[in-house]
Amino acid sequence: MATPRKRARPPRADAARNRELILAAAEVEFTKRGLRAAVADITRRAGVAKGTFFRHFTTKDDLITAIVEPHIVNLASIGERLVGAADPGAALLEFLTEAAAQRQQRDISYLLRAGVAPPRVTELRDDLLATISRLVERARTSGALRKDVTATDVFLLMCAPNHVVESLPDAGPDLWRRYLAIIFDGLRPEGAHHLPHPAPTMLEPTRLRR
Amino acid sequence: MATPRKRARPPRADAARNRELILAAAEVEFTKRGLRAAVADITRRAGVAKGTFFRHFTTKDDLITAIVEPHIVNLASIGERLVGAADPGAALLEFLTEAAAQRQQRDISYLLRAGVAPPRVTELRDDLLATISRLVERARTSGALRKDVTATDVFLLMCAPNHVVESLPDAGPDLWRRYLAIIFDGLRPEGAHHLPHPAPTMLEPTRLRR
Amino acid sequence: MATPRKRARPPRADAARNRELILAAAEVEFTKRGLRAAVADITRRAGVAKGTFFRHFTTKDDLITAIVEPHIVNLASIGERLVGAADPGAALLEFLTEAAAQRQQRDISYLLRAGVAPPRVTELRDDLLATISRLVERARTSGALRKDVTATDVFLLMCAPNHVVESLPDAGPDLWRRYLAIIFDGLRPEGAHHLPHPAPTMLEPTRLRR
Amino acid sequence: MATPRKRARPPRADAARNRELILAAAEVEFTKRGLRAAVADITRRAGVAKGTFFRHFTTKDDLITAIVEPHIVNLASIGERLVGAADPGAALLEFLTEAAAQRQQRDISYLLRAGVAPPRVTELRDDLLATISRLVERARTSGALRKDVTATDVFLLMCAPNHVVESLPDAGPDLWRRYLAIIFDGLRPEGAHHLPHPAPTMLEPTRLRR
DNA sequence: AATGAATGAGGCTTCATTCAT
DNA sequence: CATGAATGAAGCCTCATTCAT
Repeated sequence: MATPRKRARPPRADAARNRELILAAAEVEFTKRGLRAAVADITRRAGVAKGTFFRHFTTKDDLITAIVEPHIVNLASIGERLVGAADPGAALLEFLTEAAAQRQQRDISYLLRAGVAPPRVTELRDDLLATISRLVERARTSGALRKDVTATDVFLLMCAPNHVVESLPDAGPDLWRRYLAIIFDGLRPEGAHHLPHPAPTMLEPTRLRR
Repeated sequence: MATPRKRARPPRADAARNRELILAAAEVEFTKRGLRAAVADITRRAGVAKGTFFRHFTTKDDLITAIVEPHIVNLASIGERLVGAADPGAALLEFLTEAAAQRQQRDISYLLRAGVAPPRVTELRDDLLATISRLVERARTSGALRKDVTATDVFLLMCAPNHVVESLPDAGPDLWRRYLAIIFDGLRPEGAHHLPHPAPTMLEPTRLRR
Repeated sequence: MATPRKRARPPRADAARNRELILAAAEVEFTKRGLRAAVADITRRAGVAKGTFFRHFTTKDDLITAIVEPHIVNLASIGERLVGAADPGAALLEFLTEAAAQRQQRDISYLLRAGVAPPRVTELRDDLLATISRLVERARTSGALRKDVTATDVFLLMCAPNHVVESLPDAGPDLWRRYLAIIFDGLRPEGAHHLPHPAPTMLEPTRLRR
Repeated sequence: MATPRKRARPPRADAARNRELILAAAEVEFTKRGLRAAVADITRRAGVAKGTFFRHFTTKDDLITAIVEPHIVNLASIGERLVGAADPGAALLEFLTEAAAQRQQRDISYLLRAGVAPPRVTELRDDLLATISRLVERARTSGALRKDVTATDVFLLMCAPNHVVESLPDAGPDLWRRYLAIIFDGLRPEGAHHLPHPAPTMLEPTRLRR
């Protein structure tokens, strides 16, 4: 690593800058056209050449991962902080609100594609799941969450509010809050009815076992 | 030559058969790759030539409509029947269960794409929405549904259980029932909290005005 | 359905009728879309199946030949009659007028494609050329036609008025008469200037030599 | 502009070269098959990939425009120069000679398709028509042109010599001169007969009103 | 003999990715 | 390293022609 003495120049500076330009442009394009936005459009918006794009990202999927990563990390750290909150039920709701607010801009659904995700994303997903697990545990214990839902349930439901709203092209930017509220009411103990199917387990990473 | 007496004569039996082969293949491919599955893959799976596809469907969108239409019609008629059921709350739940069970096989989300759908689909959507409206009305009146949700809410939430589950490639075929139960609990009056955003209105067709 | 006795019926009758239906439909479609009108459109208009089309015509080119043939024959016979007319100059003009009037409806240019035409068309072309040759001969002798133009010249110029007009999508149906008049004036002896290139000879059929 | 020192580096030398290869190949193919020559054939002849074609031309129509444009522009400027010539009649003939000489290589008939042409071509056509208008005006005034023909007439007759010759696959490269001479004789005042149809007006652009 | 379904070779265009400059 | 031209595999769709019924 390090390339210690190339010369006096800071050769990394504008390389790093290009990377940021591409990421920013990509978010705009992905928001406009979805994940099928063309690489050419992204580079045009970023003001770099296509070759530069592939120097930084190898693959379009790579870019997507790179975009998603900081948001996952950020979300995990928010979750981490909320684990210590005074009101565990409010903490879980706030976490889900943050998650949905973020996804409203970036399509994180990619992250959930359990089987096909690249390793880095799987790793991030596991981390996030671990955090959710602790939030859920506390909420359940405190009586704010029905007893029969698991961290995986919450993880899977996390993006549902956004998806519901995506069907509507002219939806206001905050409509997802309405559906998050409804779904969250469904997670509360009050008025909970029996669940007809056991919780899925296939996302549990080994590390969670411990 | 002479066709040594094959049998009675299938006048267009094989045309109808090809149509079914294509529809079946399309459902498989759409399930695997989403609506962006290639026509060529569909025809290959169906064992017909590409030209045959376009003899039957004019357009790829046409195929999607053809796949979706009978399900919507069926769903609407199920809803229509349930409007007369003794228990309005149970009727609504059953309706949503049917809807999700169907969508588990065909990607009906296409139907919800409000603005861009072909006219026939818009028409079907409006019919369905009208039916849901009546189910919701009765459920609300009977006290089985919270007061602050509308037919459009229910319509939009209709496919959420499936979508939640889609993220999981190895999900059991009935896992969606779990999330429908949770979401439906969120629609009940018990434990309902205030909704932070007004219901969307952009789907209301004139005909609903009655 | 009837068909009581399979016998004495005239089986050729509706076959011939179908042929005419196809020819009529083809002329309409060719007039509307040019020679690239689709066979499917022609058969639809004719009210016959595509298979029937190919029973009658083998090939789309075949149809075109079949359409062109009677017009050429007709034109040749008109020319033949005009050979005996009192005023050879007027006769030639009338011939060209007939030719253009016909071509206004059918694209006879196909006929002129010297090298690639099917044998039947070549034969027809030769006949027509022979007739034109006699018309030209008389007109030249009578002083109504400049000395330096040949039958081949007249043959080649024959469709020019139509072509000129084809560029104009909204041209009136008789505009070609204007350009025929101009071109014919160019063929008159009055004010004729020297021609910078010898007349082409490649169309002369052996039979003309005699 | 600038580029003062040509020097080393061919910055896009080969891109420009490919563009020329494609244009040259297109002219060959268009000459052979007409405007319906396939893009694939053009690229194969040019020795480039299909993608390269669309990098340079966006659309097949674009290519056609690109082929036609310089010739139209060139023709217009030749016409413009000839407006100042001493002998207006000779000037008009020379203009038509240039036009036909050019069209012998590129299929300019595309240009004439009045209604359907892309805007750029319509614009070019209008310019050209304006120039022709002035040539015609002067020729008419000087007595070299019959009184009853308009600029639109000349414009429409412009390509007739080529078309006449196109029917003959083995025509010598200069045969068109023969038919231009004949047609031009038809445009002279000597021996002019009455024209049976008024001149078309649909091409007159507003700008000609001047 | 008629029917119309099936065929499959193309046609135009897009786009992720590679590579010469 | 950046650049942007080149690549070529798909993608959707059309249409003359063949073939089973």
